[in-house]
Amino acid sequence: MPELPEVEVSRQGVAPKITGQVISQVIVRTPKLRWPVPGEVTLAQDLSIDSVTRRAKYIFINTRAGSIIIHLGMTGYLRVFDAKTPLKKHDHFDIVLANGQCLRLNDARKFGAVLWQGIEEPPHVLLQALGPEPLTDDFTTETLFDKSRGRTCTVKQFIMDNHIVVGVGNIYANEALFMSGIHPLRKAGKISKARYERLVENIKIVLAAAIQQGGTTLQDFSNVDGNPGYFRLHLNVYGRAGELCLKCKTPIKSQMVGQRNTFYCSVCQR
DNA sequence: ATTGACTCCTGATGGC
DNA sequence: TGCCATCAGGAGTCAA
Repeated sequence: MPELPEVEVSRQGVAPKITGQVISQVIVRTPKLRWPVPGEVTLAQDLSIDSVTRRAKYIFINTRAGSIIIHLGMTGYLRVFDAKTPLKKHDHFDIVLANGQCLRLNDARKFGAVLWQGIEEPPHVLLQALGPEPLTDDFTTETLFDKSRGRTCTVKQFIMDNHIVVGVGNIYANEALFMSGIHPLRKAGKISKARYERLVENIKIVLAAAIQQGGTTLQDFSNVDGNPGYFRLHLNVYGRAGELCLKCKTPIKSQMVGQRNTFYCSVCQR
């Protein structure tokens, strides 16, 4: 469940349940997810959780000694359970709390990750080259436009590149481009500043709206069915190949771009 | 420095 | 019902 809104909603759902609690045990049930799970994660044992934060699609469980970093990949999700809750298939990792609850990571495809960031260490190598957060003032038309000059890749691949801006996944890249009237196959370097201005605005709008919606569908992470589904979000193009554009009634097209399915309206998007 | 193809892994779905 | 192919919300790595 992994676009930035879903990660942020996960963070918001989990944070109040675990912040301030003491970690009694860290259980690594699956030693290798996307990368090997470092043994240092046990350094968080017997420490309290100071906060739960997010950078890009990484969730940070922060303690005095350092942070356990969790990435949900394509299929990962977090839940807070009573620590005695029976395990399900693909339950890979637990942070057991002294209050009898536990934070549990489930990830069928194992594209997710559990990492460790020691308090004195330089930022994790995977975090060093990340672009700005899309929902902050660091993400501006100016930086996006400047970085785009000379780029020959498609605008869709450009905004999905984590070096350019983080957290724009396949669904919301498609949606933001539709909202902006920009054809996803257009070359990033050939788009005007005025159009990038709209794009930046719409990326912020669609991500913020999705977080808002996720927040209403996913209030209780200890529910069995706390599904943060995209189904609540109103999608204009994603997954609608062959269906009619909601604006102009032209059939929505789909096509693979950089190994990702891409949806657009050939009339509304130029 | 950029680009595009490939890779990790499991599950759901659809065609025959 | 079974078998096979195809496709998934991510993103690092490699070769060119």
